[in-house]
Amino acid sequence: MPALDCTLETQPKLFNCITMSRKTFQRLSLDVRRRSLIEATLTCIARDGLHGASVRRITEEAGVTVGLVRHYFGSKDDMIRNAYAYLVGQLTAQASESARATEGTPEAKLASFLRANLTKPNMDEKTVSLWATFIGRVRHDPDFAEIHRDGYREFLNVLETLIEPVLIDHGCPHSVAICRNHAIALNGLIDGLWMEGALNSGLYAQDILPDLITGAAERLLELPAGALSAPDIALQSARHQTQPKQQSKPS
Amino acid sequence: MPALDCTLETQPKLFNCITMSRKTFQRLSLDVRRRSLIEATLTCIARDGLHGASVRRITEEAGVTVGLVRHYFGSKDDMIRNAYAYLVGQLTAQASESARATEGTPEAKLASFLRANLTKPNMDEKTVSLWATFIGRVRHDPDFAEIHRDGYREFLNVLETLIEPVLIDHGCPHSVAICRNHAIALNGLIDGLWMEGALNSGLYAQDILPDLITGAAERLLELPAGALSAPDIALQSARHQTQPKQQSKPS
DNA sequence: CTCTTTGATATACACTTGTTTAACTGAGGA
DNA sequence: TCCTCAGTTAAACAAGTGTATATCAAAGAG
Repeated sequence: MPALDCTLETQPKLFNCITMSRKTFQRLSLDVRRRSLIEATLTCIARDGLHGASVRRITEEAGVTVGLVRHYFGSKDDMIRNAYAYLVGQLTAQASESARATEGTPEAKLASFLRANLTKPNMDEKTVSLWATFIGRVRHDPDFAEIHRDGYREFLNVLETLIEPVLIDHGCPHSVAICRNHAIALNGLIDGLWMEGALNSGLYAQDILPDLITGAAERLLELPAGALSAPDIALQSARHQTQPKQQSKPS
Repeated sequence: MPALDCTLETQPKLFNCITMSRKTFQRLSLDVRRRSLIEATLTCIARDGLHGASVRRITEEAGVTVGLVRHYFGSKDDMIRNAYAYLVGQLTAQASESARATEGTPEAKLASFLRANLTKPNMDEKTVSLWATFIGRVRHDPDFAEIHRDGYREFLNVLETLIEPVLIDHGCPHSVAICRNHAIALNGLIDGLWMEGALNSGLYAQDILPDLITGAAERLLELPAGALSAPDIALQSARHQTQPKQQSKPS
């Protein structure tokens, strides 16, 4: 019986004014507040799932009261949409950055990009969990679909940009169509391994994945063995065109 | 204002007894009812998302009243868990079946399996949407995690079984470890393409995927070109061991 | 310093949720 | 035929949901 609560609720304001003080607060800029609410949203969805991430829990996580949701976003759904866009942006930015930050040959850049996607912090159970939760809404919400499409396109573009110079380096065909198909396949490989790897069902050790994907990418792109897994060594022979189409077998 | 509802609710039973008749119903067997509730659950989650699939909507979809949830399952969560297990079971069964049903060479079987995963009915937006929604809960619920792990293991096993004879046929190394790694990579490729393909962001036509994955799988397994995409032609040359390590380039 | 603005709070509201309980009824056995 | 039992309904329940509104106070402008 909620009798206790009811007696309080009969005179809530009076009680509050006399015995309690209103919560102190800071007036923050629009960007800061929006971001803190968005990050609290992601935290709650990752922790409690979509159904457990109520407005009250999210605002409590952000250290504010429920009214601010309406103030900074039109509604809870709008806030969640913004959180999804924020997550996708972070994901693609991190991946792109890991490739851009790597100095060296195109092979090294591509290898770095692939490995980055299958190691922390990119390959993270919480992130994958969040991502899957949102993917489940893409079908029902056009805004979600657009966010997904933009993120996917960006990812494909980055991959194409990384793949093409590698193909050129090894004297492989590198038409736009070929690069695109390679990007689609490689993206599928990344996505699948990223997801199953992060969920970590315990069927294999997660740390085999970086080597596994560089090896798989070599074969997918028909590069000589070691072109990505040991770029320094393999590149020299490739550059000299001694055995540009050499193929090896796993031992 | 819910005034109308309130006036009715002051004497609901009396009103019901005098003017309305109780809903007619059938007494069905345990299996039939459970299955119908499970399928209604999947339908509702696919249609309304996880947050929109309430007990009332699900039971209405199944044509029964809310009380039956407690009768056939302990709770709504328990019903959803059963629905997830049902979905995973269907998915793996369909995939295995498509491989088993194909008569012919190991290459044809593998190719059929790969293509089946990237065409209807396996590659379906509704199914992928459901799958992603559930994956988002794997992290929070040990039962979900177990269901996921079992499904994943089953899928890997099927893949290994399909891959090994193909490798043998082409004189490739086929140790257990090699088959396993190939299965992991190929599973990642399937998962990623299946998901992004079904979500169909419109960046490419979905019908390029079956050919794309057979080509990619040939290169991943280092088979001669056409071994999977045109198994009848390629197999003969492979069987005669004329060019077991031949490598081709995309035109 | 005072005034004004508006970010922020606290509360109210209407509604939905998952679960529980009591009443009813269809179908098979004696 | 009647009786019993379990499958099923219908109603009630407490808790929680997202949103709206009235109030308050922090910080900058004059």
